[in-house]
Amino acid sequence: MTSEVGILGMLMKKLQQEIAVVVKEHWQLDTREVDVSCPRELGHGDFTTNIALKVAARWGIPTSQVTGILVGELAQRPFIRKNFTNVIIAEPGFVNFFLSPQSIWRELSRGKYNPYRGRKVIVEYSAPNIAKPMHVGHLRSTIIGQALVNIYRALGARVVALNYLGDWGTQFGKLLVAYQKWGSKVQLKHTPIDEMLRIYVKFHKEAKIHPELEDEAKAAFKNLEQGNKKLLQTWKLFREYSLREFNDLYKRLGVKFDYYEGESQYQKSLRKVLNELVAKKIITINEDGSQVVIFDDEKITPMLVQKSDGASLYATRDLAALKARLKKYHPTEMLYVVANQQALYFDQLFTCVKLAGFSNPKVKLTHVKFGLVLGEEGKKMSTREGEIIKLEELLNKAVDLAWRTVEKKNPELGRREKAKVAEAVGVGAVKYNDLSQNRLTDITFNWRRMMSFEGNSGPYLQYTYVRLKSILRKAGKLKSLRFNADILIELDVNLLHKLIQYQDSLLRAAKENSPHLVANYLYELANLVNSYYHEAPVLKAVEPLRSLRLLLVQRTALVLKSGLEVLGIKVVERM
RNA sequence: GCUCCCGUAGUUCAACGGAUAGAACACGAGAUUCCGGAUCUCGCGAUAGAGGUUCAAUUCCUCUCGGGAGCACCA
Repeated sequence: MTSEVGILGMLMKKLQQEIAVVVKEHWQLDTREVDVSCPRELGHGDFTTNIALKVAARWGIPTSQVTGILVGELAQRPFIRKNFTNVIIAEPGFVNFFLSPQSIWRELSRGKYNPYRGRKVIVEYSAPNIAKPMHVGHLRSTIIGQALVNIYRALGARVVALNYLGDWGTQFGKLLVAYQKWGSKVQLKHTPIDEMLRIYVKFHKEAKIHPELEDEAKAAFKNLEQGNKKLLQTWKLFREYSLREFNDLYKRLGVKFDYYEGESQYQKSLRKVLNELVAKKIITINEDGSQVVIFDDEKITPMLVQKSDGASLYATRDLAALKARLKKYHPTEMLYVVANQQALYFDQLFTCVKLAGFSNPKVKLTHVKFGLVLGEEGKKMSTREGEIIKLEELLNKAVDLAWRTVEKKNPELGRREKAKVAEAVGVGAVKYNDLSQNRLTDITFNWRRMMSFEGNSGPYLQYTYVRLKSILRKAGKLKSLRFNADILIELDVNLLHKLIQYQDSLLRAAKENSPHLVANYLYELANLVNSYYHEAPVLKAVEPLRSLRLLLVQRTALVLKSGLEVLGIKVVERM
């Protein structure tokens, strides 16, 4: 049985958003940063209760009678009403109370909003291995990372978008050996990544028969680390050519980095970092010469930082990279957008950084982890088995399907425009499919859903935008409009409300590093506006309703556009 | 064995501790004399199990069961 206090508390929670606006108006505070929370026990001195009492006073209701406040649509539901002994029913006027015409206007026409001003965030994402093709698994880090970069920027933070290339490690020993034996320079130039994959696969096949190849590879990598000129030259070719290939993909995906880094570039500082760890007495040197960091917390297993043969490891290079970045960029926080599987590793890394005192404890280090992309059967896709779906292939397929759809739905568009639309729609569908889902759960790859242009999909949002723009085109120039409470009552409260929540959705997405919150928000907004203009004629409405609805359409289009851009999905004017 | 992540309609996903757990796909029924039907409207259908905390639990805690990942010379 819910007590009266319980119901009041519950309602107050729901009223938070409205309260936030009131607080802002009256006390000039930015409540987006203030958590107006539901109190455990609601007493008279309580903040939210006071607001409720103020509302009652404003409506001329004795405070002793305040038990519950029902808002908007809620008030229509009889089962809720009968739960209260005394009820204040707030019809649309309620919204007017909290959202005065001025405040709505201000919200709708607000310019820059910078709650994250002063923050500097480094986001490391994508981080492909230069010798392997990008596949659907890389899509998540790349797309989520870029969306986070955009979200933080939209909130006013300064962001350093970093791509940390996997361009170093034992595998390059294998590649160098394989290239020497079976590689083709022409092919490498032409299709660098395919060629590297080919010789890499061949290496593994041959190594099963001739295990001595593994030792050769180890030696080659060690030589590379020690600066062998010839090997270094070949390695540079690998890197240069594949980077060129990756950049084409990034361009298509709307992904842009401020800096490219590579594991290779920290070679020189490794020794210094290790020495520092030794000096801080957090390193244990084993008999075989390998070095590990052991942690007090038993849940975190020891982290190896140097191999017995003296060669470096991923962890060593990452430590050096982290240290260098702190010095170079002076960030307030760092985000690593890397798969779930490396959760333990990042625990180790961050704990080690703390122990060594590399970073100011105020600098927040976060591993933004995400689930796997599983194959259609729900099993992990393996590179070795050749089950991977190449990103390029996926995008081409989606764009191709989009092209056929455009041709069917809108044949009168020009050839060039069709191609442009198809690219935006196809890539948009693929990106949205990923971005609309919680990043933590594993997602099952499914061609059909990936290619779906209906329902909760990227193209649905793009289509909604196109329709709104179409209305606006036909409407001609917008008239300026004087707001007053009488007009606002005519508006759809749900839509209006949703419209105002755009920046909150960005803020929440940033707080939780979850772009899908923005995607969900946009979907809900599109849903509302689609229903809205189906039942409320815009162009045929009489003034001032027509102008008012047009304004709503225009603002919705604007929010959709900027929201989609934040997610990295392009909008088109026709489709 | 230990650690971490995840269990929600037939399927794929939502739900800042709050109201009748929302969508999409699939399935069934409907809407174009009206701003583009890639749309809209209606129906069908779910919180793995057992305890605990709370006025209130899909959400927090404990245990069980199920799926995935990780646990020193890979990245």
